[in-house]
Amino acid sequence: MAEGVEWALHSCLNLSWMDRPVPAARLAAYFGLPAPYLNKQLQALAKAGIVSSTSGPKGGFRLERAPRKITLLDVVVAIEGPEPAFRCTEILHASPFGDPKGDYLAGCVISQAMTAAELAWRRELAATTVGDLAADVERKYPGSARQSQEWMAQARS
Amino acid sequence: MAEGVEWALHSCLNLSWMDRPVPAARLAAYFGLPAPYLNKQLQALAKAGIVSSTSGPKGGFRLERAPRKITLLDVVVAIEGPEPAFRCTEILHASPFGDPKGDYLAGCVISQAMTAAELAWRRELAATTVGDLAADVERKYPGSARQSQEWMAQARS
DNA sequence: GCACGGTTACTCGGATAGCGCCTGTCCGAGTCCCGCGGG
DNA sequence: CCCGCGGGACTCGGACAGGCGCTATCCGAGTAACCGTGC
Repeated sequence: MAEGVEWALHSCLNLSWMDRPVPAARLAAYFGLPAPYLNKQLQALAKAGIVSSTSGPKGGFRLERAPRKITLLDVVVAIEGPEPAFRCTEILHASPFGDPKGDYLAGCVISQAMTAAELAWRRELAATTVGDLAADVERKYPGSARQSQEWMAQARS
Repeated sequence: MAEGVEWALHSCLNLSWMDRPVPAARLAAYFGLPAPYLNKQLQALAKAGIVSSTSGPKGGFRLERAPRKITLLDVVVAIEGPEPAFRCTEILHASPFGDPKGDYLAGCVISQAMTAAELAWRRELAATTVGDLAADVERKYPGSARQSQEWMAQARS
């Protein structure tokens, strides 16, 4: 899976306890990541309607929806694309008894089984929201959210 | 996901109703795939102990275990490798409040959530066996198994 | 004191190289079958 | 007729290029804040 997914998730989590826009460069500095590339990932999130961008001074990225309304699946799909990881190429079309017109996405038992597994994965991701993660962090590491918030808010060193 | 996974699964399914070795070239001809590359995938299955290989005339590949003892997860792991798709790079080590010695694979809530989702996926794959797929095929398309078996057994055209 | 316009600096946004993995291909080592010759 | 042996062909197995997507980078367009000026 693309590594950018991890960056996007961490970015969303940190944005969830910020009430004003944060520049991509600030987030990148926090994680020690290359700023231009993180910017690229955030653009993908913006296109998906997960974050909104503001140009100019005091600008940056900000969550578009409430953290509880952003599922992990939303973020993954925004970065990785909507297509499933396992894509049935319907190779049975070329088999001796294969019907070139046959619908092997629905009929092929292998396609069905792999799709079912991937559906379980997506269901799990859709059941967790960025808000849930934020609550977990606050419960496990009390005060760390405020600490990060203040670091994000302070002027660049 | 690698396309070779689909080929490996179809190969295992067809091998499940064969009682003698089938050459890689024969399987490749059945699906209209490049033979040398399918051979490469079958080698990976052989290293994983899913199929056994026999050299020389009348040789080929044969299932090493009973179809009911081969899960879809076994095949996927044999081709894709054992590492999970989402790998936590522990970028929190570089954060201002990050502990370089901290164990962020176990502590990071993002890593936990993604691992949980992937576990659901693997559980689903581990619950289905090649034998189950063969039974489904025989129930949905009666006689097709015997048809393929005879095609595999007949001499090359 | 207030409003306004120009300047400035800061931000996003898209277009551009580099690299690694999967796809696709090839030829050599090993092995089993088959036919022949001898006993 | 039976046994042993050599040739041959077939199979796997690993080593070798090509293409695509992710990673990483850069610079330009746009915009909001700021400051100075004029009223």
